[in-house]
Amino acid sequence: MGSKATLKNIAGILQISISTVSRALKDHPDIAQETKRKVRELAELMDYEPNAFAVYLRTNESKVIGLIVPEISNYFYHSFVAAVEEEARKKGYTLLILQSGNDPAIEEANLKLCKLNRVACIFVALSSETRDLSTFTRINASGIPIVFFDKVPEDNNCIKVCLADRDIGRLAARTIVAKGKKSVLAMFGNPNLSITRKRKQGLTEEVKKLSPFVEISTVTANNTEESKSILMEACQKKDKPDTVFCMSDEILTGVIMGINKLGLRIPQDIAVLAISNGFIPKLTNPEITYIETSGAILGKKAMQTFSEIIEKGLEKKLDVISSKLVEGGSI
Amino acid sequence: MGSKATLKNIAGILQISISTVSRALKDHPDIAQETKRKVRELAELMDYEPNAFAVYLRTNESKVIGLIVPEISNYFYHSFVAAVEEEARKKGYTLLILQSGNDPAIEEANLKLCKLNRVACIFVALSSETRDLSTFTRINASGIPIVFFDKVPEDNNCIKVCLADRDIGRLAARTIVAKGKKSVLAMFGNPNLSITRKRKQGLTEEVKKLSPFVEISTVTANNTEESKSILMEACQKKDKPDTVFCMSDEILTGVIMGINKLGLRIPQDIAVLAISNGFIPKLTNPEITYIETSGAILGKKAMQTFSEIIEKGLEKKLDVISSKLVEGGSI
DNA sequence: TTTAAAATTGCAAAGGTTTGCGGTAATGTT
DNA sequence: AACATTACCGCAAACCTTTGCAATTTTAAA
Repeated sequence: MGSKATLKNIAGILQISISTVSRALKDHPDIAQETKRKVRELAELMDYEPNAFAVYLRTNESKVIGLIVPEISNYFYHSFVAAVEEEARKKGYTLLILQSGNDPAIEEANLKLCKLNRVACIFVALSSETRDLSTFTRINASGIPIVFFDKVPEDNNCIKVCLADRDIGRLAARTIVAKGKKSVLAMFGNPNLSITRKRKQGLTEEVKKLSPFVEISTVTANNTEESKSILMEACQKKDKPDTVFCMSDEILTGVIMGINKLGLRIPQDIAVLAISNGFIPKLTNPEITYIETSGAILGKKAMQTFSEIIEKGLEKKLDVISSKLVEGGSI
Repeated sequence: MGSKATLKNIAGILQISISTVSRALKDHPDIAQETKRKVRELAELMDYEPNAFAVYLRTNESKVIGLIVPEISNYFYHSFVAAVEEEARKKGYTLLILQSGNDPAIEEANLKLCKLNRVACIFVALSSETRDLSTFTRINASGIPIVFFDKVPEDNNCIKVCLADRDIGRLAARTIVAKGKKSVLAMFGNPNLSITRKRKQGLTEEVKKLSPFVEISTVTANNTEESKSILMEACQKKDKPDTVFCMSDEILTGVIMGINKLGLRIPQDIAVLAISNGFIPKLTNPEITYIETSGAILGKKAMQTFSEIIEKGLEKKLDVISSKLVEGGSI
């Protein structure tokens, strides 16, 4: 039973040295064609696969990319993951997908796991509760590059790939004003995320700039449930808003539920505008008008950035992706 | 700069042997308290983490569980993954999440990756296109246990954790008959999956048994787009169905889109009944009535099975989870 | 027929950890 | 004082691969 498929065993059977076998399998020019042939044949026969751990140990780098997101079920992150996955596979990398569930403790544990696995790089969309970035800087200092995407830190001394969040906010503002809306309930996610601040700022400032008559009240909704109840409450008051703006799919989901519950019609009773990846908006009648944030494009960009890190060793960078409006009929 | 945090360096600084350091950190009884204290303190200071690859290489088993699904964005699989993830974390395992995208070639590459990473176990929901299971049996023979879930092979000589698919079909039938429906458009996914066959069989047989007056026509919809167009076509004929049954969230999504497009009302114009994990059904008005398939419960069961494999070394088993009806108002 | 160059191959160390076994020193027992 | 325990600790091999360098054989050149 000493016939596990290892270099040693192949060498033993062929009565040649381990190094020769190793080189033969790598098509090293030093090795004779005849020898290579024999080695390859036997390796094939024995179903040989190099022991990844031994390779990693020796070379001290694993062909793994860590990926930490709050939730993969989120359609946006899923399309990001799918894009990264495809590019990664092409380059021979594996993805270690980890979810933080917006819990900083789990996020930290996941980071540790990445370090433990000597990943070549970590892609991170921050948990909304994360305040302390010291673990990230420590990991980074230990030599593992980190690419932040979507939910990125404010600090500019790192590598970020993100959406043009302020522009997205402005585009939303222009849409609202152009449609002649007067009172907007604008729902945002966790306020300590920079994407929240930027989207909010872009929206409110642009509205103010464009028209003094549009009233806009911003609220924070931390999850789908909250969004639903906030919307329902707001729509049952006598000065109910004519438009609701949702900065994410999570919020949009709650809003749709609330609107359904109250039996309101879109857009007659209430108009809806969202920032979304486009899946949820297609489920209503009429479809929701949204500003598209493509996870797929962001993912490609992230992998491209990774390549640059490997090749040129860059240490800070800011990549920004622009977005466009997709009309649905909800506003 | 020779101060990487390794056993060797700790040993060097403390002037003791590597084995003593190793044992001290593992709280081995052979080591004196005083020594343990010193070692632990220095290890802490140096931020020591054992090199995972060295450990894996030595022990020849990684604390990783492979997980192959067609698509994680699918709400059902996502809740499965979330459940497994939680249990796995508790036991100190990491998840290697891989998507096949229903492509057998990618599925096979993913399997290989699992083998390469010497995973402790593989959880698999088969791609709908997979016919040839030989790679699975080969991997299994090489000592890696495989737990199939949800989309499982027909063969009973393996470990499976799945839903009571035939019963689910029957429950759907009873619901349809009880609501007095007469003509049903029943939409199913890929016919070469056992879950498709069983659900279909359960539904049609039970309907036949319960009532001779219910007409049921079954069709195959391979994706959301197809579902949408099939539904629209069917509903524009003159003998349009009074009820549509959807065997999955994917199909349900397309059906909702189609219904919206045609401006039909649920349930007056058409009643809807689905098999779902519960997310999509909550987005319509009224909510969709569905038979719940809990990914979370299935995930827990799968991890439990994994424990039994490790402890008792079982080699075949069939676990079945039952489901219940959740009333929404769509039928 | 030497000598030089080219073509092959092997040796051995390194990467970090685990672990069986043997060794030393301290303590306890008659 | 002689012996047996007990408490600690270290040696060295093993896990498998990669790779610089040395060693060997073959071929070419002079």
